[in-house]
Amino acid sequence: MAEVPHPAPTGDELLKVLSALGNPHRMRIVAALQERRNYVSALAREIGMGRPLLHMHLQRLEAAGLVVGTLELAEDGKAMKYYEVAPFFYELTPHVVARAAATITETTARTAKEETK
Amino acid sequence: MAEVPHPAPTGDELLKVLSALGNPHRMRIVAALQERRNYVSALAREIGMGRPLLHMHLQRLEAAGLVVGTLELAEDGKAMKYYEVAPFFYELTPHVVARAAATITETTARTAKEETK
DNA sequence: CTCGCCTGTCAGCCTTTTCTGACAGGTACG
DNA sequence: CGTACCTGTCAGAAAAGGCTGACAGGCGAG
Repeated sequence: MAEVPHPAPTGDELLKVLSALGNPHRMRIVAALQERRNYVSALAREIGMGRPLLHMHLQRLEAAGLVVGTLELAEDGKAMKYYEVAPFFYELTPHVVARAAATITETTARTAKEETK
Repeated sequence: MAEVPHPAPTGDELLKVLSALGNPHRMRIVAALQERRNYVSALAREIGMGRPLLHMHLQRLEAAGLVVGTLELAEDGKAMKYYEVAPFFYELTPHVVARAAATITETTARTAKEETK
C-alpha cells in the first residue's frame, strides 16, 4: 500500500484535478465508484441524477485522470460503459501549489480558436 | 520538515479547499504569498489584478484556511492587511475523497435561509 | 484642505458551469 | 413491430463565479 505521491504536477494538471474534485456531486461519484465499478445508467439511478448530467461529470473526472471508462459488451450484446476510479495520489501543500502555479498555461478568456498546436 | 498530512478532512472542508485551489488566479496568489507575505494593494499591483477582485479571492482562500490575514498598523499609522500562506497539507487519494464525500452537508440549492445552526 | 495610499463594500455585467428535456442509434425479447 | 434497456449528443434555461467601477472611511504629509 506504500503508494508514492505524484511528483510535481503541472499547473494545468493540478488545476484540472482540483476543480474536478471541488464539486459535491463529483466527489460523491468518486465515492460511489470507489466501492464498486459501475455503468452509467445504473450509477445515475444509484445517486439520483440525470444521465446527461452524470455523463458530463464523468467526462470531467476522466479528463482529470481520476476515473477511467471502459466500453464493454455484455453477454446479451448490450454495450455498457463501466467506470472505475483511477489510483491517484496528490499531495497538497503550499510548496506544491506554488511550484505548479509557475507552469500555468494562460488559457484564460482566450477565444479558444487560437489553439496553437 | 516532517509535516504530517491532514487526518480525515470533512467533506465540506475538503470541498472548500479544493474549489479554492482549483482556480488559476487563486493558485498564483498562494504562490506569490509563498515567497513573501504581502498586503492587499501591493499584491494586487504585483500580480496585476483589481483590488476588489483580489480581495474576494483572498477571502475565499482564507475561508478555506489556506491563507491568514492580519491587520497591522504601519509605523506611519496606516492600517495594512498582511496575508501569508497557512501551512496546510492535504493528501488526495480515492480513499480520502470517498471518506470525505460521506460527510457532505447537502447545502445544494437550499434557499440558504435554513442555515440550521 | 487637498492629495496619496491604505482599507473595505456594493450593484451590476459578463462568462462559465451546471442542469434538464428531447432526440437518435444500437441490441435483445415477447 | 413495439417495448425495454443501453449508449451518446445537443440546445437552451438556470445558477454560480468572476470581474469592474464607483463609493466611503481612515490617517499622515505637504
